[in-house]
Amino acid sequence: MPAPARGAATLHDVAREAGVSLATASRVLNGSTRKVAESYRVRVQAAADLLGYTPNLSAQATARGTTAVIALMVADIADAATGRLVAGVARAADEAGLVLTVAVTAHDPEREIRVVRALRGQRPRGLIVEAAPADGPDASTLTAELEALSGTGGRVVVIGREVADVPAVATDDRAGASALGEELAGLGYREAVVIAADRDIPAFEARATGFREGFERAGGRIVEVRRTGVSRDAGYDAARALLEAGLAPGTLIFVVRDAVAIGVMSALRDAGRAVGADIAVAGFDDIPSAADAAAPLTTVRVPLEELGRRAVQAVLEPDGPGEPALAVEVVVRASTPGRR
Amino acid sequence: MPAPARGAATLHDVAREAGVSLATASRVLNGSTRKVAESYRVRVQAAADLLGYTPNLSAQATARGTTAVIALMVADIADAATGRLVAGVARAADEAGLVLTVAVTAHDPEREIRVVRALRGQRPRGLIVEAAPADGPDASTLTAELEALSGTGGRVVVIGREVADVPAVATDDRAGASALGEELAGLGYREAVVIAADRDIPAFEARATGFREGFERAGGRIVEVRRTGVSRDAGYDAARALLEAGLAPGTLIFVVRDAVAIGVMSALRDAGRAVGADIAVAGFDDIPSAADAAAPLTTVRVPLEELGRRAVQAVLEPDGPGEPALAVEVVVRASTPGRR
DNA sequence: TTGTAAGCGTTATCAA
DNA sequence: TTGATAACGCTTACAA
Repeated sequence: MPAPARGAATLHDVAREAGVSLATASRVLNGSTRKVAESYRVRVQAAADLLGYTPNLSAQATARGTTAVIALMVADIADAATGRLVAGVARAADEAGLVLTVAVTAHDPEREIRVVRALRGQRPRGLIVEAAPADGPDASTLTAELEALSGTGGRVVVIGREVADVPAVATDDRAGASALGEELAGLGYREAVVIAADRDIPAFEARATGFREGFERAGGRIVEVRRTGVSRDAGYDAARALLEAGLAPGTLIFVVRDAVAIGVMSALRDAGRAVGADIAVAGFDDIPSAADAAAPLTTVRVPLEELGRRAVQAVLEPDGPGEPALAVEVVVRASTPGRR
Repeated sequence: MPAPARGAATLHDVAREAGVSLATASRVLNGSTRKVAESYRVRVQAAADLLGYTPNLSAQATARGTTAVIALMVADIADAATGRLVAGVARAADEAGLVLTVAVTAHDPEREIRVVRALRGQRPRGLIVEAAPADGPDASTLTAELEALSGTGGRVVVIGREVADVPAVATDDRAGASALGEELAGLGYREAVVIAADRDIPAFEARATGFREGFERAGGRIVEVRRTGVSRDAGYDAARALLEAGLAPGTLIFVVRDAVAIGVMSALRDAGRAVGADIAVAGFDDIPSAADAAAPLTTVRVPLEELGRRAVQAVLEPDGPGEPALAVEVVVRASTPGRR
């Protein structure tokens, strides 16, 4: 039956209740190096329990000059791939005893800037940025804003690419896409359409490039590259357009994101085309719904949770080993049956 | 080119730079009621811009005695339904100028308690709780912890049910499920299996109950109620078990969550059964992947973003209108074709 | 209208 | 080991 107190017990209250000084109370409840007599120790602890004391993090932060906050900025938190990433970040943050604050930008460059500025007010220990197009008119403003955050002592870590000399944590998308291309060519596919992103996002570019390399190396040919948005609906629309232009049976469609690939498959299904038997589709990410889609989707599994975990690690130990890009793994499913 | 400063410019720096007092600087940059001479105003603003000043939120919080933080506790942030909810909360929080902190509990009662306690340290303006089983040995401890948080001035809002006399914001799941049951009976289904949750989560219970009411009222019959976990895999396994026990063609399976329903459909597909034509499946939530699953899933659309938005509203204006439960909407798709 | 100064809840330095 | 007390960065009476 804790907290009979009104309006949050303060350290002062605890000290008075225990009959010790503020300093002593602080030492037993929060201070690191223990050097308080056992008798005092228990008295203070008892008082704290009785009053339901919880340190005021804001006050601790202003006094200590450092917070226990880690911030994360994402484009769309309802996105499945993002969800997996956030889960990894959240878990690692929790394990490190940090509070996680999340901000979403909705792919809006102006919001990105606004958000970083707002987050800066928190003086976070670090900021993990997921949504960062490589270029565009606002890119330099964003970079400046990120530097300002660094200036307050927060480590900025960008997922998937280097911003200026901001450290990055990444997956080996190019190698994974290449392996996928090779494997699918080995399965008998000869012609492929690539659906890439209409934004300059390095990870997506690496996937398109890697796929081309692997597929061509193994004897395949890219017949078209189409650029679309990164949503499920964008994929649906792109597939409709492809269908209208005529899509030969046996064609393979490689999509740089599962979310988009799933839209593609649904469009094919709605048009009466059999995904797999007729048109093959492959994606990238291995989001949870990939295996349950119109056809179980062949894709490349990205260890997003681990990526998130590494990002917080990079924030916490900036001079860490500087791990290499995380390996990804090709997962062949029914959406790309063998054609031999 | 902002922030030439080292280690974060402070209000003090700005005041000195502008040649005014701390108080004046505070007034123009943060204070509410404007009463600073225009000339000073511009000088201070200029100094702030020059130095790249951003108020230290922690310091503001300790001085003001109130924070600009809203906290959210969820069971699984990678879950699709949760993602939609979080998106709504995030947007509303942003609009209200609040920072959002997120904590995940992984359905672990002990973690729930730990998390609330940790969050309490932040003295958030409010806490939105998504993951709250109605009962269990730890329920009262959780309640006590939530009350402790209230004691520090934070408003606790629970999604989907009332905890003690904590206000709740909810959707009308029972009515929605009932409408779904009726509609499906109207489509010609006569026998249904219900896959419910193995936890005592009010929303899921309401869905099971509502469905039974509607389905039976319209002449249907529930032949079995099976309880499982709330994940996709739990659904997959449940369907396997159902198949082993024998599943008559024409049977309808109602699942209280889309995520689980999608697992069910995949299990049916993997077993060579045609979802829709052979076995019908219906879910609840309308998560993004529902329309793209093994068969487009009939479900009940829950306005989760709006729910999240309302939750922050409830935090901000505790004596608000006390809105009624949000309406939900039946969405019939191919997984439950008419059987006339 | 502006500035001085007393807090806000903690931490940390420095005597005792 | 313990306890005053000066910070921490900011807000806000209260004076000037």
